[in-house]
Amino acid sequence: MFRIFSQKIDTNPKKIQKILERGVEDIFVKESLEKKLKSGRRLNIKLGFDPTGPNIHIGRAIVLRKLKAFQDLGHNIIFIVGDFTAQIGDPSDKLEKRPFLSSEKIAENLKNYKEQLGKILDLSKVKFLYNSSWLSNLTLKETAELAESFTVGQMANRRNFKERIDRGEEVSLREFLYPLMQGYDSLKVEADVELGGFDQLFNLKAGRIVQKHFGKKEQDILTTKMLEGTDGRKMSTSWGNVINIIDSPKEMYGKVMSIKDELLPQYFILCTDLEKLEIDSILSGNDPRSAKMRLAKEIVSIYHNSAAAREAEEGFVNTFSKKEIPEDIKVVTVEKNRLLSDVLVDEKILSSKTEFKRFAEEGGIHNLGSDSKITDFKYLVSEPIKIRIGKKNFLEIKVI
RNA sequence: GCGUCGGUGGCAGAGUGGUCAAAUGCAUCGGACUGUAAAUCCGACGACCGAUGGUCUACGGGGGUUCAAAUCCCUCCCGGCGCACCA
Repeated sequence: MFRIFSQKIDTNPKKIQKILERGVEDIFVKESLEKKLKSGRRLNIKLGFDPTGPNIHIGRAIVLRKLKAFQDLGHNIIFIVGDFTAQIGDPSDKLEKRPFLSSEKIAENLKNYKEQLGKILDLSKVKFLYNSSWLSNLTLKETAELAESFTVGQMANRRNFKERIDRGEEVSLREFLYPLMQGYDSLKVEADVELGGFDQLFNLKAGRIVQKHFGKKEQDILTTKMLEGTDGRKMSTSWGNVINIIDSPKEMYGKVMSIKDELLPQYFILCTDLEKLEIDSILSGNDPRSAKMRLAKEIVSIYHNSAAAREAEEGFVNTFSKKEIPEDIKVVTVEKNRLLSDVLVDEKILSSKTEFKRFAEEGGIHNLGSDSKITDFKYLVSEPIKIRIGKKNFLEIKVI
């Protein structure tokens, strides 16, 4: 059905070994998957992604990178854009009910998806399918048939449903539908293997159940490990602890530097291509700072390039280690004798005059020219100055 | 539909008539220190001003009682749970 690529299937045992191990949380059924990969048969590798947000972060990228590994072996990559399922809402990662997402919102999220995916996958060899193209046409009767594949017990025992039910919270029937739909996707595209984050385990297994129910071969599933956010909590946009793959080199580098030290090993393994031995040697140095800098450089290199990574590193060292003034400092021109507080609020660097007052009192406003602190909250800008506000905000003010 | 419990700052969650711009935790921000924007410690965390004080806005919306309300009453909106409906 998808035999449109002529590349030969690579069955190199070492590569297969790596696919089955690096960053992998669990494989179901491992023996079966291994056999399939070694057979030389071109497999349909499925990955579903719901466009619930505009950005892909490096945590979600783990599974995409795994997908790339399959792609490199020559398998068919079937990328399911969950434009339909996104509207229904995946209950996997939440302990509470999820809202419906509007189709406008989804379209908006989808806008830059491919560009982002292109940073990881070879898009020319990816088959993109939108699951609305079959899910939105299902009749109620067909839906009922699909629903027949699951028992209420199976669903209700799913961990996060069970927790909510036990707590006396409600679980909507609609949420039961989600795994069914994802499973139906697998049936539709004749998936041999489906990838997903470990949080997707239930939905992935649903694919097996649905396939079996309709008399098809069950897909194998491979789940990747979950990456923690920069602060050690689950990486989630709403927590603000994400590193997006389209972040600027500078931003990306800085965010990596801000991860907790304990997170280093998992970041190295899950987010870089470095060999295990090399990672071990980097970490054995017992120098978290250099290790982190190396990590930051690797990650920026993957999503941008090594030149950008070097540049970001230089900028970082200069700004934070040597405390130099960055070159691309923001410049504004204002009338003479304006209140500095007003200028900063206008520039949206601070949100209110009260905040300025706090910064001034706490010594957070640095006059870079005289290397002193501005503590007068009624400071007037009478001559051009360069200032640093807090740790990361720099501003050069010119006067008319 | 009936009953009942609830709706508090970014989140979680105290407070049940004055001492509440609202405990505490998390997140966030500033400073010190450092090895980095890590860790730790100290501090801040509604806004505005003629500023060790004052004013305004805020505890789902509106109205009321009171010298005084996040706290009491009425009403509306929203949510949970139970019951009823399904028999």
